[in-house]
Amino acid sequence: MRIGEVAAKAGVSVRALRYYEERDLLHCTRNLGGQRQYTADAVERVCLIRRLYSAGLPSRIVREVLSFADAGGASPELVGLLTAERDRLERQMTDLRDARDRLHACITEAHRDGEAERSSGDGSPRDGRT
Amino acid sequence: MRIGEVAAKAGVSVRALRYYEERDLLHCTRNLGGQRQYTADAVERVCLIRRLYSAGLPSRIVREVLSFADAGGASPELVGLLTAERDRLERQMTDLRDARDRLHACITEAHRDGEAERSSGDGSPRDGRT
DNA sequence: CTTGCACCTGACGCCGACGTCAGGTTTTAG
DNA sequence: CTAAAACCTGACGTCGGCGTCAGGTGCAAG
Repeated sequence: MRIGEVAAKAGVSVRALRYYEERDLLHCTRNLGGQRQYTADAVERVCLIRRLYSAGLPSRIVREVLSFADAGGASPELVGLLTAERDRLERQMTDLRDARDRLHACITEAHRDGEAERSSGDGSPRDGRT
Repeated sequence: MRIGEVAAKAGVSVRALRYYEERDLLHCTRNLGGQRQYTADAVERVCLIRRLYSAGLPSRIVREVLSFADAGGASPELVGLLTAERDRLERQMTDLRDARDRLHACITEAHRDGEAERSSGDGSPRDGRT
């Protein structure tokens, strides 16, 4: 296939594919006219690349993951890499939940205070666990 | 407090604090010499900012979150915002888990193939839920 | 008073993941 | 055969979150 088709099938831009090649994440052959030729696997590979990026992995990790995968490399390092990244994401989620909870608390508190203005009285701020 | 102290207490760089101010996330007064003066709350606020950033929120979201919080605004929009972002992170984690599982499968497969060369035969790949 | 650190503003640098424009070639449809 | 589409290679632009350098000021101590 040519680049446009791959792009369409994988749902990414042509530019992105060239970029992946530049970054050494995706390879191809060339025809006589110098145009890129991809095998069907390319689509899947691009999808994997996208998933990795989308998971927030930096490109060097993506490259490592792919090269390990290419080598068929049964490497504990790879597992370590992925695990570390997953842990990072889990921390992110924790932070986000935390922030949300704080804000949620803020909100409900403000809301209740607004109510309190007309009925008076108050309790200590109650935590709003979601 | 002056900027250096806030930076130290919050564990961020002075530059970052000035940047947050530039982005309208953090405010302060000035003394006669033109130096920034922060209240103790600033430290906490900076920590919140950091958590939000660390959760991967783009700065406009951070700004919105903070402004809602400042307004004491009990806004469903805010909850929506946070929820959306949390969902995004959850998708990221799903992607990452997915990628990891794929790679894990690759690895165990390659590993098993390696083993198979000498002993042959094996069970189906077992999933490594973490 | 002088030293010296903390602080100030302004501005350029950087990395990542492409978008986009320019200017030329190849392939394809009619 | 020709026009249009798809492709090619540079190369510069962008945005976010600061780092860092330059050149000048404020503040406390000896």
